Amino acid sequence: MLDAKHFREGLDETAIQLARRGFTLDVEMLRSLEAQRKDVQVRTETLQSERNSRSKLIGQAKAKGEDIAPLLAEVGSLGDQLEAAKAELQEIQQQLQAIIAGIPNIPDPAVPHGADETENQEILTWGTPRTFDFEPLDHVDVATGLDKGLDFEQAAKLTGARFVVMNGGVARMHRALTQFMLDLHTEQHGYRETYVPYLVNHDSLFGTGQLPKFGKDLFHVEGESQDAVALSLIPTAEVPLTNLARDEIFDEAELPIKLTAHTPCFRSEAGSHGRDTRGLIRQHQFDKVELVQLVKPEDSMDALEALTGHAEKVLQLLELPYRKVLLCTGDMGFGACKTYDLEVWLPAQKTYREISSCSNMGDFQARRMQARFRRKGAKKPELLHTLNGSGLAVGRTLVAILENNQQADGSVSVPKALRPYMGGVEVLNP
RNA sequence: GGUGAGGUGGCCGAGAGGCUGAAGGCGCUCCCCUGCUAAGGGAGUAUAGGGUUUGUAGCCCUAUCGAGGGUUCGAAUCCCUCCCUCACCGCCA
Repeated sequence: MLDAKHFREGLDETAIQLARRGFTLDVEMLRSLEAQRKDVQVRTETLQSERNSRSKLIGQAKAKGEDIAPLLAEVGSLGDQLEAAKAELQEIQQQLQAIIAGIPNIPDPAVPHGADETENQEILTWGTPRTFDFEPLDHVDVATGLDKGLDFEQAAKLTGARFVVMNGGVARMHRALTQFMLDLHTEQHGYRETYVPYLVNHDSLFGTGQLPKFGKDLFHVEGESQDAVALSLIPTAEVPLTNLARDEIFDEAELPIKLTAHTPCFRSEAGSHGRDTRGLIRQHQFDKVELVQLVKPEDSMDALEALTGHAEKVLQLLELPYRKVLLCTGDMGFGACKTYDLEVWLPAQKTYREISSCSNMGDFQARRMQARFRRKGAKKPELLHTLNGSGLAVGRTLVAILENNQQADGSVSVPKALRPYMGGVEVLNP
C-alpha cells in the first residue's frame, strides 16, 4: 500500500510512476473521492465534536440535579445528522480503500522499463551449461527411471492434477535439499530458523498483499461456521514470516531481523491452465525454503543484494548453472519495488527457469501491516522495509539436479554439498 | 468436545453508563539534590487519522480499553456474535 500522501499531493507524478509498470491510475476518480473524503470527514468530525461536548453538558447537569429535558431537546436531530455523515464517510472511505489497496508498489528508479519478461535485464550468468554426449531426458523421465522417484499417476489418484508422490532416493534428495538449505542460511548467512503455520487468516494475507486482489490464486479452507475466521493455505512462507512483524514496533537495535523457514506452499495456479503441465515445475503444492528480512529503510537495497546472494550461494554450492535477472517494471510482483529472479539451467528445456525470486518490498507491506521500528531517541515509530526471497524452491531445485546431473546409464550424481545430507550417497542408481 | 475465569497503555493492575485517553504501581527519559554507590524530590512518557501550517514544529479535532454489531443524548462499563488466553475434565500426535 502506498503512502496516502501519494494521493493527496503529487497525484499526477504517482500516476506517471505507476504507468511505468503498466498500471493505469484513475487520477480523476481519486481526486474527486479525495475531495469528498476531506469534506465529509471534516463535517463528520465537527458533528461528533458537537455531540461529545453536549453529552458532557448533559452529564454535568444531571450530576447537579438540574433538569435535562431542554438539553436533550437541543441535541435533537444531531444524532441523525451524525449517523448520516458517518455512513457517507464510511462509504467514501471504503471506495478509497478498495482502490488504494489494489494499487501496486512504485518501482525503484533503478528498475528498467519494460512491458513483460522479455524486457528483463540479465545481470550475470554463473556456471556453464553442461554439454551432453547423449540426449538428456527431462526430470520426469530421469526420476521415473529411478524406481519411480516421481509418481504423478498415484498423486492424481490421491488428489488430482499438479500433485506428486515421491519415492525412495528422489524423496530423500528432496528432504536433503531442505536440510541443506536451512543449515546454510542459519549457519552461514545469519538467519534464524523459524517454524510457522501453514494456514493464515485474511489479515495476514492482506498484510503481504495477496488480498484483496489475488484471492483466486489461493486455496481457502472452509471454516466451521460462517462467522469463524476464514483461513487460507499459504502460497509462500513470506506470508507468515513477514506478518510476524504485523502490528509490532521494534527497537532499532533489534534490526535487521533475518528469518528462514521451510514450508510447503499451496497455489491454485488459476490462470495458468495448460502451462507446464508435465512434471514438477508447476504444482499446487511445493516446498520452499524462504528468506525474509526486516530492515531499516536505508538498508533495504543493500539487503536485497545480500539476500539474493544468499539464494545464489545455494545454486553455487549445488553447482547448478544459473543466471540472475533484474525484472523490468512490467514483470514485477504487486508489492515489489525491485526484484531479482534467479533462473536455473534446465538442459531438457534448453532454457533457464525461475527457481528464486528475491524482492525488496520497501515499506509497501509494512504500511499494510503497521510493521514499525523506533530509532533510538526518536519519538515516532517508522515503517520498516520488508524483503523476501526463495532460497530456494525445493521442487525446482530437485528438477535441476535430476536434469543437470543425469548420466548416460540413467543414474544421477548427488552434488558434493548434498552428500552429507544423503548419508554419503554419491549416486542415485536406477 | 465440556465446564469455568479472563482479555484495559511498554509491563502489572484499578475502573462496572457521564468528571476516564483512562487511578495507582513498575519500567523508561529529562531535571534537581547527592564524595562514589544507594536512597530521595520534581516533570514527562500510547497509537492512528484529519484540519491548520512553508514545516517531520506548534495548536485544534476525531477515533482507539481483544474484534465487529446493537442500546443510549452519552459505552472501557449494558446486550449480541465472533476471536484469543488461562485452568480443570475428556480426547489426541
